[in-house]
Amino acid sequence: MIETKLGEFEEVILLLTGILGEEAYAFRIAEEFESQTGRSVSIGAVHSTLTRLEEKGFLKSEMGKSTAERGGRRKRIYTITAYGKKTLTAARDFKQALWNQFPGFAIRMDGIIGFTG
Amino acid sequence: MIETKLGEFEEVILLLTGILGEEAYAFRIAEEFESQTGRSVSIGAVHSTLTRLEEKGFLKSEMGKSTAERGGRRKRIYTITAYGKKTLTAARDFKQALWNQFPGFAIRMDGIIGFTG
DNA sequence: TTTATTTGTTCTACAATTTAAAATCAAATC
DNA sequence: GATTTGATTTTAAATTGTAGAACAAATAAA
Repeated sequence: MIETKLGEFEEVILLLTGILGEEAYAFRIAEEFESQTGRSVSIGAVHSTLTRLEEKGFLKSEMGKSTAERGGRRKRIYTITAYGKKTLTAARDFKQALWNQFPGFAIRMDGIIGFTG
Repeated sequence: MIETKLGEFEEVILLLTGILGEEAYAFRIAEEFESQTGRSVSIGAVHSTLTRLEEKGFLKSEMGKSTAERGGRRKRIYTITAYGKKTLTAARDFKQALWNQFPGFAIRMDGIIGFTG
């Protein structure tokens, strides 16, 4: 948190955008969301979230060139901004700090975290 | 995510409840939220979130005994359920898995995570 | 050259979560 | 009894999250 204002779904979409790199356009992100979470998501949900994330300055976007592939419309490619990365990192670190205070839970040095209660 | 349905604020409140143990009642949670995040929060926000979290089965609550201290009303003490812990852990692990796929970010073995890009 | 199909984005509307603020409550002390 | 302190509850509003339909453009097929 701290200066962060990032919802749960927003955080995941932002992360997915970073992961997908050049491939980060709404349709692809929605697919990736479904494959990673096993949950279905509507394309509209992803689009409106991307738009909000861009308005907040966490992402920027530009239209890609039309490819020679079957389907036609040009893709809007999203890129995570430095501010977006910073926000994402802050959110993660804040939660990690909380976990470290949770009795019965602890970070193990091999990077695997588990419940020990 | 996976089977999780936990908002950003909800997740933090749940974590704080686990951290506070016997001291986990709305007023105290709100104080802790402010001291840990540096952000102010309204007590109503915390209350409605706790109620929702209880409805979802992540928390349970009971009224504590009135203490001999100055201020009067009895506290409602919240306790995290096994299901709540499981959900919290799943949310954390899911995000960790995403971070591990984010090029330029990596978990370091000393438990400190940082941007390496 | 139409028409269908595929791959996408945009727009519109609604539901759920998050947030603030005010009202109420109860016990202890003055 | 009135006031102070520590707390919960209630009410309303803004922000996020979600679904679905409409629209767009390019290629394939008729």
